[in-house]
Amino acid sequence: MPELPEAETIRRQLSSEIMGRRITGVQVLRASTIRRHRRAEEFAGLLMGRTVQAVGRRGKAVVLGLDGTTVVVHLGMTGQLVIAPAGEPLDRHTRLYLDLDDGRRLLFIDQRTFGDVAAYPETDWRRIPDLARYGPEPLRPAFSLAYLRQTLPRRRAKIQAVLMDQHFVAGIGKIYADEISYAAGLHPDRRANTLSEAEMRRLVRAAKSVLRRAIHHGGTSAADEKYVDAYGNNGGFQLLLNAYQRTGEPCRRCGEPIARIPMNGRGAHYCPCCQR
DNA sequence: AGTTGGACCTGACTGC
DNA sequence: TGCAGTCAGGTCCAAC
Repeated sequence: MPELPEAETIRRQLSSEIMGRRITGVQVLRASTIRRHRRAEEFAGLLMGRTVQAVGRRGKAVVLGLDGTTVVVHLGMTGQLVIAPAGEPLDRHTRLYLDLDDGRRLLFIDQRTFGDVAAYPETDWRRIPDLARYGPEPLRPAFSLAYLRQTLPRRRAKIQAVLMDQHFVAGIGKIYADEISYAAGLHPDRRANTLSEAEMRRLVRAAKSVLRRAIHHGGTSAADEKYVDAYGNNGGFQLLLNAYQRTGEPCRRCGEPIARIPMNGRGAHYCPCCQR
């Protein structure tokens, strides 16, 4: 699943590859990919002829800053943003692509079609509802012990559910919720409002360090993951996972088998011995 | 306002 | 061999 580290890896690569490029063509191959727009022509009109001035990220979303337009790419579960030469045959799950003025294409490929691409005639992110509703970036100072102290007492939900709530903090999904809970030594079932001061501090530190390490390793391409970076390559963090998809394998800290429990319609992986 | 569960979607896998 | 059923999870929506 593309989460913050995967989106950030793609952002960095795209930033060095397509900055300054002009969009010379817009092809929408599946209408539901631009579901926030009424018509494909409206979407294309906002991109056509414009130049990429910045490549950003907010939570799990990759954001293209054009002159006068902001393009928000939600990768969903299986979304990929890949650079390829214009002549290359298309993957059958290609949903949309942009032709660039250097003869290359930016392809949006998405097997399960949960992803979407939206364009807004606005360059100020704070005025794009899509982005404004997100909680703080976990790697920014705003995501702090003080923030948890202020918000968690009101949250009765399980800490894993709160970590994945994009309004609480942006960019964390299943993989990193499992990894962060593990690193913080917190049982995924713990109610958010029962965390002690020390546990909140551990949670903030764990979130930042897990996400930084995952970015450093180019994100996670786990067993049945479709994640690839902008060059079509796998990430490397799957080799360093401690909990996610390690059911039955020994905990790297204590040797106890990693367990998996139902969690709000999903599964949570954790070490019954190290996480309390 | 916060919380929960269902729906969406497709390919891989399981079991009969 | 074939086919129905299950699972995976990001996000939205309805209901409490």
